[in-house]
Amino acid sequence: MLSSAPAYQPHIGGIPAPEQSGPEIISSKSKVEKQHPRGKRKRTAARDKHILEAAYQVNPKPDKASRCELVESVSLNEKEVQIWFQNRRQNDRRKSRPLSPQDIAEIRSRGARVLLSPAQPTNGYQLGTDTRESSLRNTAHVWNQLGPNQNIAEGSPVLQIGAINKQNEWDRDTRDDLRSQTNTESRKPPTRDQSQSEVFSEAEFPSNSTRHDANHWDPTSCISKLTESSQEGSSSRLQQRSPSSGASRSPDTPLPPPRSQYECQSQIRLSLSLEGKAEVVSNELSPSPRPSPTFPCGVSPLSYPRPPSSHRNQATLTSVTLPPISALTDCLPPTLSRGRSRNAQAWEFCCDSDKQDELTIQAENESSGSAVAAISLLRSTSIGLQPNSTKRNIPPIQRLGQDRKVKKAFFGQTSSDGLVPFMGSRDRRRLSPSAASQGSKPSFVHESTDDSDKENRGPGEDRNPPLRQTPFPSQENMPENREFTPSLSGNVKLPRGVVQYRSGQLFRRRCTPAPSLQQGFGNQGKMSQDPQKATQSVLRDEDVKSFMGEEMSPSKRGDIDCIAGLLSLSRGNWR
DNA sequence: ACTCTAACCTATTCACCTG
DNA sequence: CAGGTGAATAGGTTAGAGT
Repeated sequence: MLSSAPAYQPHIGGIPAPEQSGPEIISSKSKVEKQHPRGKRKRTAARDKHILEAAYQVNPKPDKASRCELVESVSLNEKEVQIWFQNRRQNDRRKSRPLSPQDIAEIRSRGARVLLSPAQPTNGYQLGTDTRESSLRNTAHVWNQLGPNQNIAEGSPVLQIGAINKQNEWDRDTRDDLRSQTNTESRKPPTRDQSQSEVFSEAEFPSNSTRHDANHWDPTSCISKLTESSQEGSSSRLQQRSPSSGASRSPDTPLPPPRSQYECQSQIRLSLSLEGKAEVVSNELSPSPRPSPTFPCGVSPLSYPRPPSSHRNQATLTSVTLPPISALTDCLPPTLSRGRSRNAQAWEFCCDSDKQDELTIQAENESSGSAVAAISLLRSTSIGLQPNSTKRNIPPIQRLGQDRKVKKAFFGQTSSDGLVPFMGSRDRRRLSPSAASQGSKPSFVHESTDDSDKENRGPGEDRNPPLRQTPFPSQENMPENREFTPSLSGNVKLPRGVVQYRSGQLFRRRCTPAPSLQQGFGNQGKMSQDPQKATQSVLRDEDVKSFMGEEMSPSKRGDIDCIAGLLSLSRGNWR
């Protein structure tokens, strides 16, 4: 039963006519019947949408067979199904984009004011830990969704964002269905259990599938809602929900003043864990047998039971071998161990020399352009970052930076920082004409393999890493070199000689310009200025040079020239 | 090596819907 | 009526198959 409905045929919402009763539908129908030059556009029926959505969660890129199966069950033809998936993926990507600088600035300027309003001294949800729009949306929906008697994930502080998304989708999608139903059947959303039963596993549910009214989201209103909801008694609920949320503290007990404008000293806060889940987190000490490191910033160590490891992005995890997250976060202060704190103070501790571990040293090497790090990166990319053969159309070199973006990007400024200018259409629309005419710089995103890169940014590192202007000064204290993550190197398999050929520059491009290899270190970041480490790095580079040999094999020279050309192109040197 | 096709992407348009 | 959403289009790239 292949209902190959030709495009632009009368197909109002895909809902059969008999079901379309009710005044709203009639009026809507009359509106729809205005003739479009190319015909009428049909809306996908809610039922079909559900089916497609379910299929999308299972497989965002169905092959032909899968599409044909879907065609059997929905009132769309294969082409339409294909288009639907295409748009759906685009929608996902669009909504998973990180915040624009304007958004961030707005959050900081307006949101912080709301949070720190003296009228709400105890409601200091530390939204600053969430750097993604979606996370804020999700956390906002958490509170909007919670009824007065609903606890967060009964017995668990972890909320399944997927469940929330499903719930919201239900709310929106059923509007169409409900409109077509004149009966007064109670419009009750699925129960918590029902919605949770629909929760897809983290592996199946893309982290960026936050569809609900994304563009309606307003940071300030979100925050306002949060504070409102807490004012309406949710604080007691919160204490009830969070076992370690300081239930013993009297609500009247004054809280110590916040350490900074962006860090409220609240008992609890909302956060997005590194696993990508919204959590209610206590800022107070919780009894934990795990030894916690001491933090020079005076940040209270927070030990919190982590949910079972689940991956936000399979694509990344299947290709990149990283140490367990806990290995990276255990030594972090609580403001960093979960979520993506923008609190620069919290990051300062990472710069303390005595807190440097192997990872730090590795990061130093990478940031300083050390050949050791370069080789390490290349080895990791050639072994651990094998291209996913199931993904077509994304050759390794493109996955490195999605060069298509580069080509279409705004080249008013060459990416001397290794930043690839990228401005989506909506971003361009956001730019005021004056800003655009003044050559306002486009949004810069670091080239990334996929969205997961954005997830792995450090705090304060939103859509746009701090270039010259930093929204707040303390960010200048942050180690900018943390950009040098292996994931950024993509899946490029370079000839061995490239390491020598492009030593340093290959990776330094992502950093501030021109820290020469002779100096041994980048010119930024406290940890790079340690002369002892500089000496070590130079010595290592010498070792590498001797290991690699000074002579380049003639057979490799062509490859290297090719790579050099590609690198040059990737930096915007098109001539 | 070349062509063709399918699949995918990004950007864009525009009908429709909603507040 | 402005703005958001989503269906659809346009133009581009790539992989793979066929010649």
